[in-house]
Amino acid sequence: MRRRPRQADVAALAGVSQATVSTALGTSPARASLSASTLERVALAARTLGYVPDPVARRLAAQSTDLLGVYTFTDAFPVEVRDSYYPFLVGIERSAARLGYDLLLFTGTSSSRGGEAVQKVRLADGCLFLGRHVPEEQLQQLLDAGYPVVYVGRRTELGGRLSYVGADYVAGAAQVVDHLAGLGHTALLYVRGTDDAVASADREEGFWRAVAAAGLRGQVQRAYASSIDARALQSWRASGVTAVVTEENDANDLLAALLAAADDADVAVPQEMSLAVLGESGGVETAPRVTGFALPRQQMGEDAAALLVDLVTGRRTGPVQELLVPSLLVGETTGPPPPA
Amino acid sequence: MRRRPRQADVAALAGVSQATVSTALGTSPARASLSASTLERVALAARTLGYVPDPVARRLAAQSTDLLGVYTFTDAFPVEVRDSYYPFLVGIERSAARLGYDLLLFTGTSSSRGGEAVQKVRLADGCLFLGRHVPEEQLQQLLDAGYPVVYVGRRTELGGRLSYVGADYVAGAAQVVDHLAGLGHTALLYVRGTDDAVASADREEGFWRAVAAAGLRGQVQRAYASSIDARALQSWRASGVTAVVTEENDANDLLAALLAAADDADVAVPQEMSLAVLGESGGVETAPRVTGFALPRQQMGEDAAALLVDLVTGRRTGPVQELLVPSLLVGETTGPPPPA
DNA sequence: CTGAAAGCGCTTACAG
DNA sequence: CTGAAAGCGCTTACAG
Repeated sequence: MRRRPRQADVAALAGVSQATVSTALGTSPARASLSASTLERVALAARTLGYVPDPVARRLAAQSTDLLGVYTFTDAFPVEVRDSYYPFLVGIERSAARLGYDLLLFTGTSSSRGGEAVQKVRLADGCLFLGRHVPEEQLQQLLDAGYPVVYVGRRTELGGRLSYVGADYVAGAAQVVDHLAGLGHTALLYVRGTDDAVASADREEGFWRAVAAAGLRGQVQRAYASSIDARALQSWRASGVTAVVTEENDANDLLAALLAAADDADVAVPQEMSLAVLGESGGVETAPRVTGFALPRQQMGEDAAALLVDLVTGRRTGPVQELLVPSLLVGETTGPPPPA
Repeated sequence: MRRRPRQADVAALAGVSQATVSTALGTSPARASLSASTLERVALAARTLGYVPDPVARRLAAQSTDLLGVYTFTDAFPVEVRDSYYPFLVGIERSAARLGYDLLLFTGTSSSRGGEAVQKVRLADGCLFLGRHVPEEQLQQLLDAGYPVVYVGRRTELGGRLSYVGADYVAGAAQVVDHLAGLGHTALLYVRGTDDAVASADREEGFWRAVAAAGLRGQVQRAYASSIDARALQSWRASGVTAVVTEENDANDLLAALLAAADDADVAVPQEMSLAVLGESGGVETAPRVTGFALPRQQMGEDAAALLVDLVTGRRTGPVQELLVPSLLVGETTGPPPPA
């Protein structure tokens, strides 16, 4: 088992010092001042020996590994939610590869010593965070140390010091409302869930803003998730409501309940009543593709990785916060309102 | 921006030397000989300062990062083949997390300087390789250096020096044949593609072995992909063939051609003719689920990662080569032969 | 029981 | 134009 060659070996063969090998093979400005013949001899020696720099030593000495960390607080490849995580990873990997970085994947699960394992991300030049739980303390520590961090998803923790690339739920919600208004709906009903996440509040805000912008304020009602059943749907309809909008939640049970209620009440969707969700209809087994909006997940991943690289190289300085606009998904559950 | 604490800082606070901090915080046998009070003081000081060991320095000094490399020769998250790669990654991640390792993901694409980038995997304690192209030279170099490497998929390159966890295509093919024989088929036809990959040869070998074991040798024919059309199918049928077996290939065009030919020839599958594939029917848009076998991808990933860890820790020494048995997928394209 | 010292393989001022 | 030296933050014999 041959020991792998190091700079000292190359130096010996080329007849120069180890430091000269480092400069000759590196990219520092000092390289320019080396003579052409030295450069050549070093290059030849390196090739002959099959020299490849040790990335670990390089990182220790120069603080750079060309590695981007990706930290997920669950499995990085959760079978259940693969379809929602995967596109982020695809985007992240694209950007990273394009920019010459490799990915260092951390999964919260491998951490034996609790939160401290998060600090292992320092092996990479910077780190992307993905997922629900933000371990504030650990993140704080990274930020304090000036370590570049970007969250994929909007985060309001840490007093705005955190960089992120998130989705503009406000804009997404507005698109759905505008779509309905464009179809001629004026009497909408908003069914709110019980989730108090940032995203949830954002969706509702976007909804009301768009309602106001469309001049529909007076005609839009609001109901709670708990009230959804066939009777409720009938009464909403009787009161003139022509479209119901709900928010996406974890299992999309709100949406499922709404679809079931319509079915129970024999209300034809979308002929008698339009239905839309502020988000995606994933998880609901029903046949119809529900109108909503989709997060630009892959793009979010790409942007987040690109931003992280900018932070790492100092091209930009944090915190940078970016929101991407979701795209409207027109499904089979929305149509013009029934003739009055 | 506070500098992160290092052992020297902890040492100063605890009133001991830096080396003592290292032993106290580490797991070396020397730790046992430190006094309880020293251990305590160091632990306290470390906690107070929020000390976390620098993984890079640790790796350089001790040759260990608790990181497993994963090298794919394409994007790690190829959108096109996501369903075939993903399960491997899921399995790899599972094992790694369970064993206390994190994943270092390399994508051939990020390598600027050609093959040399492969050497960057050394940042990790060992590396898994995934995908078609084996850059023999680079792999050779890693092996020569005694660097632990495991391939996911059977590889015959490098004179058997390469450890791998592969799929037992021979056993998979045999399962399909046994299934058909069990249904009562005796006159089979094997349609071979033009692919010369190891896996392809293995499939055919398994096929013929199972045929021999079932005592069907004399009644089984062999045809080439190029001959597939409605006429051929008719003539095979006329000659008594009751089941056609083909191999899985990249786009599964062999299988697609076969299905199309049956359709053209108005041959009912499986009533008049059974159809099976030595592998999976992915990629073919047709409705019927085709009988075949599935690779235990996730398990392969898990085993490969576990093997790599064994190699890394020295619990096992390479090369270790392991084949996992695929599972039979009974689809809608096989049934009993038509009554003679 | 603990400390001083060397070394892992690099990078980067600084001399000359 | 090139070399000697220090240092990145650790681990690990080896003294004492």
